[in-house]
Amino acid sequence: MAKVLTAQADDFPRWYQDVLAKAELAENGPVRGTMVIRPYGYGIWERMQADVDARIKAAGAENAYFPLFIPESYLRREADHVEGFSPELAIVTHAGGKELDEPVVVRPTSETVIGEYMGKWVQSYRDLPLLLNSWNNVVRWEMRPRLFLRTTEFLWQEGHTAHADRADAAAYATRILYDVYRSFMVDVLAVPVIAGRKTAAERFAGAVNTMTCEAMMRDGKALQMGTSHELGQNFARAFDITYLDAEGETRHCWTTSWGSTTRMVGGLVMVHGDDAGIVLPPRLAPIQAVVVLVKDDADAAARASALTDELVGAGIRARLDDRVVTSFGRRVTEWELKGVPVRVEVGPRDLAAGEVTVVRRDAGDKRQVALAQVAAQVAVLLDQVQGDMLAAATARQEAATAEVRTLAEAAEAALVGFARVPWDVVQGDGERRLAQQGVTVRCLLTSDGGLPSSDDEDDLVAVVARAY
RNA sequence: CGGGCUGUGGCGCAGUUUGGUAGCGCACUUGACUGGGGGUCAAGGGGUCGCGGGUUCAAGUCCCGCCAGCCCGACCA
Repeated sequence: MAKVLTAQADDFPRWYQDVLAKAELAENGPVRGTMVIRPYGYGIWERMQADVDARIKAAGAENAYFPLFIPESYLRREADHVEGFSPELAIVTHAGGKELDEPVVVRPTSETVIGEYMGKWVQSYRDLPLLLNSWNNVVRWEMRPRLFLRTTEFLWQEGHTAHADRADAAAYATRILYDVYRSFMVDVLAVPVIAGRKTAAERFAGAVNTMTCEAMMRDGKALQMGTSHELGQNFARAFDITYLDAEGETRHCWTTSWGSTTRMVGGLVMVHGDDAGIVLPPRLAPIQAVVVLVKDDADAAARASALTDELVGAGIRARLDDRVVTSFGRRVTEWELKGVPVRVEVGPRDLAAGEVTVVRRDAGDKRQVALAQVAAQVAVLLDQVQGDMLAAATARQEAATAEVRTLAEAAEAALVGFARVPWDVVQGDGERRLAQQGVTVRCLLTSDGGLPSSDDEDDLVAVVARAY
């Protein structure tokens, strides 16, 4: 087989760049840090969007839309928030041919503008909880952009909710973390994630608690795939989000915010990809099975076309590739690069035996399947691939996770993967000392893997790693 | 903002040391033969060598200035 890509192990970031370009997912835009997503890449994001959106709606939130431009003064109302985001803001000072009286900020996130409107919309405890979501783009002028993982402008959903009390807000933020993000990542993306609590140093600007889903990439580095924040009453106070309770008392709401982004596309590629390109889990794949017509042959062409229809009829997202003007090898390589989970090869040789060749993208193994059984077998195979991909990614993550007792051991282990170390050992000075070696605390967990309700609980485990 | 490096067809690069008619691979176009893993052969199209100035008979190459981008660190969904 011809070498299409740089070997992963040699230079993972380079491999990643190559894969995105060759699979026609995305490339750099004209302004530093911006990204152009090609049609095929959009198919992946589009499916992510649809699935995540359905889960958000199942959690009761509704979609709304808020403006791209935010008055600069809004950001200043929450001190931690503005301090956290100032360095990366894009600010419009001129418009309509003149200098603006008040500069407007291109949203880096929408807590402030949504908070302003929540304040208007919430009057009574009967208005609560107010559960909103928005699909939009945001801009953060990052120092080192990387396609999908950190782009100047990115697409995401940001959810914003207001609740009557702390317990309800906390429960909802946790529900989103588990039932929307973790379940989507594990069940659909086949990406094992660690759902935990961020340390104070890693918290979202303005939050009282940030929770995260962390995944391990093929090179052992961590990627934050989604976050859910309890904002306490910080934004409620800054934007006057108050309500009258049943006793007629005015109270401040407790708000949350949570987001997941196009970064998930990059994470997916970095978790499952191999030297032949992207590997997509069947539940996500825009094309689950591609029927490849091997050569220009009238009988084979008719069979391949009929087979594609049959697969589609069986509920499989199937596509026919009958571009015989392009060589077989080239087309096969192309579908592998794009990560299509199952490939069905139809040629005269197969048909002479009443069979087709079915190939798995993840494992690469080929099998002959009788024509009459193709649709049923492919359906079974897709389920198997989904399960095997999660199992394989989980095994890789576990193999690259070390249980350690000291800071030095943690830093050492983080060179190749994750380290689980007692939080007692890190707490205080340790976090800063690890940071000097490029290692961060990704999240805190209780000893049984649950979510800590504070950083001060006993027996917490810190998961530390290098991160993207 | 610190430390390293690079700007040459669409992409990736060689050529610069020692000045002498701009090259290679990939991609693209056309044709033929092919066709079960990026096939072969042939013929083509495409570049003011990052920008500005200077030296010289002659500058991609030497000199001066400027600009842009990349990698490593701080930042980060």
